[in-house]
Amino acid sequence: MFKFKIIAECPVTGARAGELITPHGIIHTPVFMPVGTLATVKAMSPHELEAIKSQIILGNTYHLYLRPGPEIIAQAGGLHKFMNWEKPILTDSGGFQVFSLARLQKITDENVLCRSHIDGSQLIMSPEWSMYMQGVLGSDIAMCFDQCVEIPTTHEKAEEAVRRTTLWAERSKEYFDAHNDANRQALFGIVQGSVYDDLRIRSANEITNMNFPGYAIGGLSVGESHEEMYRILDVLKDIMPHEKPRYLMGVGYPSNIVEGIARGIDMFDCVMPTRNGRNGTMFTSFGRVNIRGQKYAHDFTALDPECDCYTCRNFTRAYLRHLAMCGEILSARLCTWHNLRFTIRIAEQAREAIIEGRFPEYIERFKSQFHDDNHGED
RNA sequence: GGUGGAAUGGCCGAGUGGUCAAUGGCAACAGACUGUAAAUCUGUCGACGGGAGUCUACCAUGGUUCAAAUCCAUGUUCCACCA
Repeated sequence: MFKFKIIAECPVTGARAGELITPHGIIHTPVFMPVGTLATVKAMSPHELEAIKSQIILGNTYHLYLRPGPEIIAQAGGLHKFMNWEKPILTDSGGFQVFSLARLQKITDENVLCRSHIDGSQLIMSPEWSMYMQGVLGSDIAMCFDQCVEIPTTHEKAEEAVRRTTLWAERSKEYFDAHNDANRQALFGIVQGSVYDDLRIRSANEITNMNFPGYAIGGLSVGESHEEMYRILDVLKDIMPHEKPRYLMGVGYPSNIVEGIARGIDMFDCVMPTRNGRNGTMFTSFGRVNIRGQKYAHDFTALDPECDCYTCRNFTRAYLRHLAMCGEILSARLCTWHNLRFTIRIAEQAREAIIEGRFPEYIERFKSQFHDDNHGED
């Protein structure tokens, strides 16, 4: 029920186009996966997610464990039914919350003692806990419970996280194999190692030896420079199994996605399109646009003339600015709509270019057009 | 007509003799955001100057005082109540 097939590859860069077969449908890669932490991609209905061609979305184990909790999800018949999303879902293990909620917890090899960020009550996170909850959620792809560390960090701390991540991957797999339904769900391993080449290599070897159906690169996009991120991806490119899907967790930024694809990454997820959309920072073919800027008050052009989304085809920058300035709900909706469609389209266009054998040209065009610093001024 | 109260920076609103260019909030302007504790957060916000600082400011005018947004007088406007 789970299979990955590479259908085209860029001979210059190694970028791949593939098909990931899951119980809820085929995913065409490279793919960008919108984040829907709490059983909703913020501001978007499932119907709208389909309209922007989302192939798969994320859910979060930790957040859904706290609210609404496993009983209600189970009673609903799983996460797909609960939120009425019939396409594939990937669930994060709660590993990232070990990182982002670090202040609220104590980490040992055994487990993570944590306080709920909602009411302060105690809970214990562990590989077994995560596999149980992801089983309840019934996601198509579950993730191993891992430990992500901040950057900068020491080699020593990064090494400890690598060791623990391997230990937890073994326990995740053991529990998963014994209790989860392999016909409905696949479990991916996660490589850690921060910005240290030796640790990345070690982690990749340890994790890939466990023979997961797919592998993720975690612990990036947490403070390192883009150059460091790309260097790590270059290091991992030749170590990670060629025939398995590769997922770069938490990325993200448009140019990071393109560069990631060029380094053999097949899957991405990130809150950036949704969160930045709600906060008024828009991505366009020419770079970033802070739609709240005064300079857009009288700008009656489309946000991104090259974009095919509902927002760009129907509304002006002046109107989007107005909605954003007023804090209107529609602002969050239209801005999220565009940012997600824009990001999804990057992966679509890259895929098309790979299949048609013109990926190097695609990436050159993207880089010459998308400028990080010009804020959308051409 | 009478009695009482109020007037503060774009707006609301603290501040009742020096430490006040004046707390807060809002608006505005700019920035941040990468496996979501985020429809959030940060900075700026009288003028000039790089800065030290200088100037103009708390309805108006006059006064008291070494010193006034703060006290007094008069005026103006607004509010409440009574006729």
